[in-house]
Amino acid sequence: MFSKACEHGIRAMIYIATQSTAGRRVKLGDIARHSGSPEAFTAKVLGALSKAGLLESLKGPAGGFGIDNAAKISLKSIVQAIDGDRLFKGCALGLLECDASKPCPMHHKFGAMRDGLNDMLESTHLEELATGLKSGASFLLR
Amino acid sequence: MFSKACEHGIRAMIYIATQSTAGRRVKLGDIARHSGSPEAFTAKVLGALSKAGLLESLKGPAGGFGIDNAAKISLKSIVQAIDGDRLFKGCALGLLECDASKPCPMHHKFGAMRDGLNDMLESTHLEELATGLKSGASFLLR
DNA sequence: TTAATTTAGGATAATTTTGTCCGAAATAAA
DNA sequence: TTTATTTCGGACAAAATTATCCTAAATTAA
Ligand code: SF4
Ligand code: SF4
Repeated sequence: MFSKACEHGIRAMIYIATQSTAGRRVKLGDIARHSGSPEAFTAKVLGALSKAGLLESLKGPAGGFGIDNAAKISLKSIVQAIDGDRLFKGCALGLLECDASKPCPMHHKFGAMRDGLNDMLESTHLEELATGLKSGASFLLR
Repeated sequence: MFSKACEHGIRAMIYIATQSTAGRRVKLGDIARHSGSPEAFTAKVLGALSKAGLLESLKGPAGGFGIDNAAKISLKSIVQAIDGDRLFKGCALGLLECDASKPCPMHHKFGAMRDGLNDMLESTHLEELATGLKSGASFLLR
């Protein structure tokens, strides 16, 4: 469904969100450890998210990563920043274009599914996921 | 969403289904041409589907591939034969197990989505897709 | 200014997925 | 039996994804 890069990115973002109160920064090492991702690869993914404006980063001692507005960051914006639009725009059967006027055989059935996925990712924000994690209702490592 | 192998496989199966009346066989070359897939790779995928019992194959002249019971073959059985269970059982965030008693932060939101996908793939059968394609309501090439 | 810390980014490596090639095996017809 | 046709299967190649490594740049504090 999502690429590994995207899975790493989402887990990292959720963890960062749990730690980002009052402009606090988290270091890459902590993020990797708490989200169960390889450190160097996580750095790459965070770079992309940072460039997309979903994440603040600061170099040097007392530097690290932080999220200002977890309530405003949707899962969709994260997925889009890492995996692009393929999940939202691409054809289920891999046809070059997804065109309702010349639909592939799965067009109708798949469209509903994809809209559901889209809505879910658009309406889910980092804050609620981070809250669940902080409260112990959900987990990032296993 | 689906792997390339799976996309090729589904397209091939739909085309074969359109041609499989009265035990008629279709040759690999025709399948590849009409489903827009590379021939040799398609052979690999069809091999897997054949081994999974979703497809009859016969060697030699007048041989080829055919589908007996398109009405009984669900999309899910095809996806499962090629991509395995990852889409149905794997964790959205890549955690090793998907366990409702120790859920990942996306568990609830994602579960609904995945159930929807599962139902759609289970309830969609080759026959209806082939019918749409034969009637000109949908297309395989673009 | 110097040293320590931490992200940024490019080069490289490993792995997985995708795709190709070719000979062997099966089948049917001549 | 011989020949032509077609799938089968393994080896191989290419490309994409995932992951690591190392140096540079920025920042802070001593
Ligand atoms: S099924 Fe239709 S809408 Fe869905 S990807 Fe294919 S062409 Fe696009
Ligand atoms: S969100 Fe829950 S159900 Fe979905 S994959 Fe993760 S652990 Fe499994």
